[in-house]
Amino acid sequence: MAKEITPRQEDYSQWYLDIVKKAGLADNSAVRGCMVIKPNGYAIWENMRDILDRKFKETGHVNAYFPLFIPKSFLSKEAEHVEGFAKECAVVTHHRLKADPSGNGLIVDPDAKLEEELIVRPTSETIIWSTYKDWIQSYRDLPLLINQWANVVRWEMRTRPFLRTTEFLWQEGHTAHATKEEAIAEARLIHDLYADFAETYMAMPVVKGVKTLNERFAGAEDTYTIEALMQDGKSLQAGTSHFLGQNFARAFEVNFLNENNKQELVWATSWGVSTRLVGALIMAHSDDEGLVLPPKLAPLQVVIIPVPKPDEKINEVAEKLRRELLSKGISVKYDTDEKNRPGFKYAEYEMKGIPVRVAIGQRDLEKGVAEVARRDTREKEFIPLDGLAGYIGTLLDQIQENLLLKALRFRQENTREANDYNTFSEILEQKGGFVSAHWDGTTETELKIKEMTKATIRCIPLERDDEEGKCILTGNKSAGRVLFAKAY
RNA sequence: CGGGAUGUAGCGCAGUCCGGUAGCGCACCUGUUUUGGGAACAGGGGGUCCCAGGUUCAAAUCCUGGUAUCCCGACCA
Repeated sequence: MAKEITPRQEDYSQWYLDIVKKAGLADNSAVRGCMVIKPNGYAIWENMRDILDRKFKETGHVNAYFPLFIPKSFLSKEAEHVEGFAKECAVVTHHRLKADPSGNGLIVDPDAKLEEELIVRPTSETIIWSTYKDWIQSYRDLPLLINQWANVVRWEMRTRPFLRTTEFLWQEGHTAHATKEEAIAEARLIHDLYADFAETYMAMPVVKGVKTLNERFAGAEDTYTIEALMQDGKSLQAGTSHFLGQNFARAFEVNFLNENNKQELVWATSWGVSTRLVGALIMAHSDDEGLVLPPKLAPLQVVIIPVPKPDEKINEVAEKLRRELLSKGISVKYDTDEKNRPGFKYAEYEMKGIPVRVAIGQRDLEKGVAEVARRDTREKEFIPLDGLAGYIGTLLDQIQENLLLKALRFRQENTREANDYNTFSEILEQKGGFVSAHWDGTTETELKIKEMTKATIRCIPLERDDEEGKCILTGNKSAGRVLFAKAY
């Protein structure tokens, strides 16, 4: 039973927080806006990370690591960039504490003030490009294709677990190229890679597109985005890939000698996805019973439960099944804990989103069957023990496919066209979702629409029909539809 | 940074208006009976009532100041 979608944000917000909590994904921490990612939640991120890391390496990228702290002067070199991040930075001003003379705990030692303040990285462009300056001399040093797995800190006004936390984990790729074409191709390669990851592994369909000038990354010339529609009708930016032009090369004086012995500025990209993807995964598939995980990312794919409790005969069958599943590369746990009864375990594993549950009971064994329950539809079936492992393997694939289809259907049902402002605002107010509409291409109009409806242009879809039209607000000429939505 | 709320056991809360023994549910520990969709009973352990000051014979409760968190906006991956 799917969560009934309500346009009332408070309900959905509470539903989301409940799942994060009940599925044991994360807790609030003692630090403002930061969360503790618990083992269940971290395991999902690890799976995402492993798959993405493999894909990056397959496309020629390598990993490296740069400092957590960025000297303040570095950050100010690229004007747009600094303006984009200045308001949300944590700053280190001192390097020592001492005992409070009044005897109560510790104080910051005023004598330990830093000459130059250090910024806890909100993103690493600046420190990486100041390093690249030394690494790049010749066209032979290019392209430089580096990725970093790291944590970053952005002091946002308002936070929510996974979707927006003060500190978050991510990967950030930073590449340098000899030509503009090559840099654009790189940004698009990663854009495609992200979209493929979202659909194939997260079972979450995304719209690929380009950000408008207003929504673009600070310092970028083009921002490619993947936008996913959540079950409450709001859009989530799930990943971005930026073509940075020569802005950072210019700011950090990264030149190279080309084949004709001439100095040129390098062309750059940067791209990243974060633990926000875990939030996206929760919001894309979960229902009122809790988390629903796509099998390809589920830390645990199958759980076997002895009914009512383990005994010799059940253990034997369960162990055999467990070994067979493991040999197929399927992760599985045989839950022999006798503290809890089966009903308790069913509810528990459903809350945690385990895709397939197998219940093996004495009565079933006499008939040579086991009860197999799938999390996505909550259907149960009795399946012969003979060939059970193979059946489960197929079932996991079916669940993966079904989740994607369901999400696709949802997106289809919640993507609407609007040809005049009244229809446009009515859809946004009453139904939410994506609204495809004409726009005159100006930031002014975009901001006005945002002010009036709270909706922003999520992207200019890469795949769109050439269709002349009139802007829904100003009536001015438009070359094609763009995608509006309220966003996270 | 604006609006609203909250801080009491690991978690969720009552008690605060009207000052007088620190409570309830879940979880935890022990035992018994149970066991096919979140078991029942009995017993037990666990507290800086956010912090500081004030009023009072007496403060979780009243007063003053601080602080933290959450929700709704604006800002953002």
